[in-house]
Amino acid sequence: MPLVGSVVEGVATLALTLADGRRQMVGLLLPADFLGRPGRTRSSYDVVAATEITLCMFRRAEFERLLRDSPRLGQRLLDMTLDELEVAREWMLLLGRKTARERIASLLVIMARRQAGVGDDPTPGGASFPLHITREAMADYLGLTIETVSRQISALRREGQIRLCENRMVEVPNLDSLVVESGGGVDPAV
Amino acid sequence: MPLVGSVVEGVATLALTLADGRRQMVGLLLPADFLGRPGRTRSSYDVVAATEITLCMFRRAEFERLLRDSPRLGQRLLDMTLDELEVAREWMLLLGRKTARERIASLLVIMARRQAGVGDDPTPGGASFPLHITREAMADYLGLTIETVSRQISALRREGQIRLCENRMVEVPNLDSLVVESGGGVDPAV
DNA sequence: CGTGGTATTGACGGGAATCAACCAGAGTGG
DNA sequence: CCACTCTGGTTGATTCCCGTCAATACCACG
Repeated sequence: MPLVGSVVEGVATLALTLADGRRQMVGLLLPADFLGRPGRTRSSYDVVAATEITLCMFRRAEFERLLRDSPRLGQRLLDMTLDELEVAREWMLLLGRKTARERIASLLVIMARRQAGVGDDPTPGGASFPLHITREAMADYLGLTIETVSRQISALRREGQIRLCENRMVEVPNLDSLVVESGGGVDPAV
Repeated sequence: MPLVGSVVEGVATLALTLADGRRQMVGLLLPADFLGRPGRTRSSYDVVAATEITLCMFRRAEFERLLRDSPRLGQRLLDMTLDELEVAREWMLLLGRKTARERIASLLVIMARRQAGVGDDPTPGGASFPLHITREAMADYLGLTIETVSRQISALRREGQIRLCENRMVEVPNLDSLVVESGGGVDPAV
């Protein structure tokens, strides 16, 4: 790939695949995120658009010149990459150590929090957000099968941890409780 | 942590831990690798020295000034961070999708290849290397328990995929065969 | 109406975690 | 020297979570 670029609008997914087809998502590309590696020619991720997407592409050589000339750009890029590394590592903890239920709860908490940042919090301590993503994408993301994803969501629904409303809205009556189900985040203790 | 720095000599491990003690290694710090985040104050990894280690530390503010002044340093740092991100993502594939046996085989292949870079290849197609690491560290790294690690290594030994010699040397008679056991790497197909 | 994609649910089996016993080597101190 | 402990490793028995296989439902769409 002689091109690099960044996402202007839309969402794409980054995934890795084994020879027999087993698939693991390893990243999300949101607007402003970067695609392709300056300094390497081969980057063997599967990049799949999740929505309509518009990119801003550069020839690699051009971009590298740009990078040399503008140190601000380099710092910004470093910062974004460090963010992605942090996210990837926390995801390693999820993939390596969390149960299926905890993984689902973790994902829901993340999506709820992202939405909370956007705006509406209907009830204090609660949250609600749309779940546009398919079960398959969730499974690829969480290192599970779609059946397990479906079952765990059903279980959380039966237990009242979440409610599934029309057009894919999810309501979380008690976010703290769901955080407990998620196994918590990184241990802040020494 | 008001300090950042880099490893001069020795090896350290980066790990994340859940509140109940479940632990996942998320990175290795080898000589020249970087520690601590420029731009953030909190970094909640457990950093544990795996050997005697010597670091070269800077005050954060000082280092950030250095970073602004020398664009070469920033580029180098970006490059290293992108490498680490790539490693982390391939590890996500292992943690999310590979079986215990495949994880063990993958780790052994990686260590064999690293050693091959260093020097000796006794038999063509084979390899051998020292395994200084404990089962616990392997388990933390691979997202398994020590019992499972031990069992899978025993199984590979029984099947002749590997031989365990004195002072922790591992011999791999047929590296290609072990690669097959590892589930292969990332699928190069589109 | 049929068809394909997405989701749910059940039955079943297997793989890894858990619980537990045991062994080897290295200190440690009487 | 020997008893004791501690750490790291191996192995067995059992449990249970999740993957696999399968059937069914739902919905959009031609």
